[in-house]
Amino acid sequence: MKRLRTSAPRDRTTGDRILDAAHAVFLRRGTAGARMQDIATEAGVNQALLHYYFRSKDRLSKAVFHRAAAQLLPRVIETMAADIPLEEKVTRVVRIEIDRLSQTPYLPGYIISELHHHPDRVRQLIAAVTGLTPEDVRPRVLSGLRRQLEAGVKARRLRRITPEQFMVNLMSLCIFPFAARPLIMALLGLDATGFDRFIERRRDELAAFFLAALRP
Amino acid sequence: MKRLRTSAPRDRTTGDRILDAAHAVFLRRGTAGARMQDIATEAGVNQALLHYYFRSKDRLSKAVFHRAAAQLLPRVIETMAADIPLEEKVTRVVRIEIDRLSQTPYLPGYIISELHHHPDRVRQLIAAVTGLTPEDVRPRVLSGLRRQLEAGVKARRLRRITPEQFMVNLMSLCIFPFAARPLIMALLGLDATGFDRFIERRRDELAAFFLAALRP
DNA sequence: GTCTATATTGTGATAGAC
DNA sequence: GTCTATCACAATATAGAC
Repeated sequence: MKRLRTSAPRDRTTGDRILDAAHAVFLRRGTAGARMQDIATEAGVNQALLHYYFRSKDRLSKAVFHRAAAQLLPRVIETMAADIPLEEKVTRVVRIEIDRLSQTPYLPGYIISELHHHPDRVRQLIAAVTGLTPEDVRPRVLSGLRRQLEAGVKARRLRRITPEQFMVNLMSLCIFPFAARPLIMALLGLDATGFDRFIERRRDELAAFFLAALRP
Repeated sequence: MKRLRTSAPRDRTTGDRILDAAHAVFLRRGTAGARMQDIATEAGVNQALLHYYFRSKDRLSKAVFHRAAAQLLPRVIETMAADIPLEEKVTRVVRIEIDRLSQTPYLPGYIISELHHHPDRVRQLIAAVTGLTPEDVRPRVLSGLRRQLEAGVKARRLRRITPEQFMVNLMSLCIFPFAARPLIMALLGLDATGFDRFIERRRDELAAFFLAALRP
C-alpha cells in the first residue's frame, strides 16, 4: 500500500508517473533536446509539478539516466564472472542481451548518446549497473576470463585472444545493431517488424558465429 | 586562388572556418546541446556571421551532419561491392575503417546520437556517403556478397551465414568500440593513449577473428 | 500535492552601422 | 563581410492560491 490517491490512473505514485514520462521523452529526444513541458504533458500533469518532485531538469535527467543504466548490462557482468565454461558464458550473454535489448531497443542509442555528450557520467552508469566502481568490476570480469582463455589455448581448443578484445567483440556484436538501429533498418530495407525478425534470427546465429571465431 | 582576405589565419575562407568550428562543437555537444555562441567563439567570429553564412542553426547543423556523414563509410561500400575475394573484402574493410575512425574517433558517437534523435536523416546520411538511395545501395553490396557466401558454403570453405548478418557483424566489430569509447575506456581502465593502443592491436586481431568465425 | 500565473534567464535570429 | 546592439520568444524555474 503506497498512499491514498484522489485521481490519476493506476496506483502508481505521481513521482513514478513523472519518472516514466521523463524516461520516454529523454530516451527519444536526448537530455538536451527534451522539453520539460513535453514531459509534463506525457505525464498528464503541469510543469510546476516536475520541479516539485525533481527540483530541476538536471536532476530529473540524472534520475532517468540512472534508471536506464540499471537496465543496460543487467546480468551480463555476473554471468561473465560466474564459474561456468567459456562457451556457456557466450551463449548465456548473447541470449540475455538480445532478450533485454529486444524489449528496450532505444536504450543503447540513448546511453551511447548521453555518454558521448557527458563522458563523465560513465562512472555513474557503472555504479548503477553493478553497485561497484570500474576498478572493482574489471578484475572480476577479466581475470577469470583470462584464465579460461589461456587454458583453452594450452589445450589447443581456442585461438589466442586477449580478454579485453573478447569482451569488446561480444559487446559490439550484441549492442551495436540496436544502437545503430535506424541505420541498419535503412541499409537492409527493414521496417520495425522486419528489424524484430532480423534480431530474432540473430539470437540463434550470433553465439555460433562468436564460438566459431574462437576456434584455433 | 580563393579570394583576397584581410585578416584571419591561413587562406581558408570564413565559411570554411565556421563550418570547421561548427563541426567541432556539434560533434562534441550534439545538435540540440550545441550553442551558436560557442561555435562563433570557436571560429573566432561573432554570432551574426554564422547567420550570414548559414542562415539558421538548423541549416548549419545539417551541413555539418552532411560533411560528417561523408566521412563515415567512405570506401567501405565500394570495397564490399568490388570484384575481389571475400577474405580480402574483410581485411580491407577492417583496415579502412580502423584507419578512418582512429583519426575521427568521435564520429560514430555523433552519428549514432543524431540518427537516434532524428531517424529521418538516415537517407541524408546514405546519400552523402554514396550519392545513392538505400534502395540502390543494398543490392550493390548484398547480392555479390550473397553469391560469394553461397559459393564458399558449397566448397565447404565457409559456414552458412546471411549477407545481412555478415555485414552487421562486420560493422559492429569495427564501429562499436569507437561509438562506446567512454564506456570501453572506463571498463578497461584506459586513458586516451591506452585506448589508441587498444585499437592499434585490434587492427591486426579483428580480421583474424572475423575470418575464423566464417570457417565451417 | 496540484494548479495558474509569472519571473528570469537562455538562445536563435535580425537590423543597421561601418 | 564583419561588427555591435537588440529583438523575440522559448524554456527553466519560482511564487503563491487552492
